Amino acid sequence: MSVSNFQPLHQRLTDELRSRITSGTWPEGFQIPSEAELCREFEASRGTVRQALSALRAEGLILGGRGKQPVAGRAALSQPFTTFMSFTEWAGSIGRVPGQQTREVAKRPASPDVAAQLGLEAGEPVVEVLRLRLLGEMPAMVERTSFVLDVGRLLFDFDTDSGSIFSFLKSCGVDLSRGRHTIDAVAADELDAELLGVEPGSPLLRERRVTSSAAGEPIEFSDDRYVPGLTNFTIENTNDHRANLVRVPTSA
Amino acid sequence: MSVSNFQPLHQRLTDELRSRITSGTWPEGFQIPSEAELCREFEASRGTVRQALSALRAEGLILGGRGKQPVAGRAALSQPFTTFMSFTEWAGSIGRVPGQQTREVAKRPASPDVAAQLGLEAGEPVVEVLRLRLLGEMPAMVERTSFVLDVGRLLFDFDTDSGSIFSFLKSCGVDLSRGRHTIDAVAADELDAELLGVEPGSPLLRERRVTSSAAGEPIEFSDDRYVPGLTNFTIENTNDHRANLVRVPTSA
DNA sequence: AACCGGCACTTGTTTGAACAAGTTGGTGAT
DNA sequence: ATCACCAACTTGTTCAAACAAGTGCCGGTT
Repeated sequence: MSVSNFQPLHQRLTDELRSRITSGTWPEGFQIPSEAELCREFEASRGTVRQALSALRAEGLILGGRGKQPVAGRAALSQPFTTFMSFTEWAGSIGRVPGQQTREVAKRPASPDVAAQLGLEAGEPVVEVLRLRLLGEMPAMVERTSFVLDVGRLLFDFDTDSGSIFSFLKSCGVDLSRGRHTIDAVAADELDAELLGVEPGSPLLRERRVTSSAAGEPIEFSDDRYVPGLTNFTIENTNDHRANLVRVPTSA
Repeated sequence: MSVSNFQPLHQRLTDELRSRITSGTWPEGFQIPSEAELCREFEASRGTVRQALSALRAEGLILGGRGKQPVAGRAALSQPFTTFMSFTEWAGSIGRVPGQQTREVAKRPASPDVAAQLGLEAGEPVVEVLRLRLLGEMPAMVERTSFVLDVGRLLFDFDTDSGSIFSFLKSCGVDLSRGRHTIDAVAADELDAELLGVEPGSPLLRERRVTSSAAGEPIEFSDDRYVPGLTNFTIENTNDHRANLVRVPTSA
């Protein structure tokens, strides 16, 4: 095994337990072994075991506790960061073939709206990509993305019809590690309607997203419009843990 | 202080630190005191301090670390469970006056769709409430909620125009501690259009929600349709922590 | 001046221990 | 048979200690 393969014990434990639940080895409602038993099985201390359990609890995969032994929850309602950020990776994870038709790659001055999202002055140059995304043969989403110039310039050396921009940028060493997503509904404009094959004015599910580095500098802003009925977003919420999820008044 | 006011140390620590960040005492980018300093200030052990920091990290309020001292993140992108679940409480938290006009409270057999969501047999009786929700004077949302009979029967003793059903049920001792939310876009039907004062066919932001007990038994299913432009949902996502958020293919 | 190594400091990981608090099941008295 | 109580579990909270690994600075060497 390569050195890069090393993961801390509590991480491997988390992954192992998660896989037991999502794979059905521990079906919903199954009474999970006690912490003491897990310590014996994995030869770890109780602190480490609890660290793993706490992570799964936050994902909603483990319920109950306090006196009682906890039970396994509904399988799998969470995605790792990359799967949620990358349309290509997501499509793969659900067994569909992703496709894309690039309509435009352009360097142009940022509009006031885009500039505000990226923390730039209006008029500073950005690189914008307009793509139609497909699931199999079906149009699923229109993607309008604006990149900060330093990152965007890399795209002129990349075939944006060939696959995932996200993983291409990752491989260039770009730090993409935080995302803020705003979800609402809009009426399809002329362009949306033409690309997606729907009536102008019909409802679309819109996700606007600012992706930034670990330190919080914005890298990318995207306006993605999904055909409803093909896609939705699902979120889980618990009394114990705050979810990174809010309902927001627009233009208060 | 009453006994019920007691909270474990790590909880109080979490709340105290969160308030320092959201209140601006520690502005965005501020370098947070080291763990050792926090231990001294709160007279707690390092494990307890780390437990608090870990919670804030998951909320996105603390960034960085590993060698460096971590810094405060963008303020407040999370809501406690109750604020997200209750329209009334949410409206209050943003300084608006919530309103509601009940159109119907009825006991009737569950439709196949509702039955499936609540884990019942189709045709078993449920209690359904149809309400128009307002922000100030403006129509903001149409709410179609179905309650399991045991809980729903309580509503016949409650004035559903007077305020929050959520907090009423809580006060009756009903265990509401988990929520699963599915967000997509739909076209307004005749009823939506009339109640919300929009054109039939215009886009609405829809949130469907199953609320369940800590043990996972469904209590309530709701179909809420928001006027777009008034409300949206915002979610934050990090490389380190899985978010309880997924993109889902509908009717795959 | 530029580079390099080491030191002091930080956070990350792991262990071990102790006590509090909730749940369950059995024992014994009624 | 039923009830009260206790004992043996469970998880929750908190402490203390040690080492690994990453960062930044300072001083010495080149």
